Amino acid sequence: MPRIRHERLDCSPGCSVEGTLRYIDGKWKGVVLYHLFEGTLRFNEIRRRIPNCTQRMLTNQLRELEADGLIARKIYPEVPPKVEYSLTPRGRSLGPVITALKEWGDANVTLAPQVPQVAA
Amino acid sequence: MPRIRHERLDCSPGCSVEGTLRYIDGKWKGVVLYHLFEGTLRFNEIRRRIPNCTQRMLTNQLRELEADGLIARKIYPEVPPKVEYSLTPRGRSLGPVITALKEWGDANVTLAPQVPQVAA
DNA sequence: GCACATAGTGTCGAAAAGGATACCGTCATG
DNA sequence: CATGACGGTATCCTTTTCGACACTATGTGC
Repeated sequence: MPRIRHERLDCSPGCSVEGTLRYIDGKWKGVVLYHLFEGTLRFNEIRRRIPNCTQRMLTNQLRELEADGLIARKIYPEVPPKVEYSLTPRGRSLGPVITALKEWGDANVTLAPQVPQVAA
Repeated sequence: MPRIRHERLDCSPGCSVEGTLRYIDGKWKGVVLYHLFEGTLRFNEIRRRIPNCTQRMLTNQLRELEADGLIARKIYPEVPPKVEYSLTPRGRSLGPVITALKEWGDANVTLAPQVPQVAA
C-alpha cells in the first residue's frame, strides 16, 4: 500500500496535486505505468524492462496499482502461469501526467545525476 | 533528502519519469510548489496554507526543493526574521507537471477519498 | 535427476521518512 | 514581566519502505 500522503484532501487547494501523487508514488509505479502505455505486458516482460526492481517489489507495485484501479490483471489458467497486465481506462487517463513527467525528466534530469550518491 | 529513487537513470527508458518524480517526492513538495506558483511566499504564509505540515517538515521540504534548484530562498536580515520563497526558472518549468497532476487529481480523486483509511 | 521458466509469496532487517515536542534569539505588544 | 510572531533547530521515536534471500508449484528440455 502506498504511503497515505494525506488522509483528507481538503487541507489545501493544492491537495489534489498530492492526491494524484499518491497514486504514482512508489518507487517503480511511474516506470511501470510508463511501460504499460506501450501495451499489455506479462509479468516477466515488465520485470525485464525494469531490471533493478526486485520481483517482490514489482509484485507489490502491481498489486497497488491494481487496487487503485489503474491497471488490470488477467490470469490465464495455463500450466506455465501466464498473467497479463494492462492499463484500465482510469490508468490510461494518467497519460498527460506521465507524459509531463517524462518530458520534464528528459529535459531537466541530466543523465549523469547530481544525486548525492549516498556518499557512504 | 528525498528518497533516492534511482541512482542511475539509464535503467529503463521510463526512468526519466522516475527522475522527475524524485524531485516532487516528499510528502509536501507538490503542494508547496503548487502554492509557490501563486507567487513569492514567506515561510509562515506557506505554513498557513498547509496546516497539516509540521514546521520541521516544511523546513525540510523547502530545503530539499532549494537544494534541487527548484525554489529560491531570500533572507532579509531584519529584526523579525523575514524569509521569502519563490520558484526559480527551473522550478517554474515544472508548471506543466504540476498542472497535469492537479487536473488529474481534480477529475479523478474524489473529495471523499476511497483511501483505505488505515483500517486500524 | 537437474535446471530452467512461469508468477509469484514469506520472512527478515536496514534505512529512510515523517511526526511530536521542546527549544533558540529578537523584537513588539500588553 | 509574559506573550506572541518570526523562522527556524535539535532530539527522539514510530512508521513505512525497500532490498536480500529463500521458497512454492507445475511443466518442459537435457
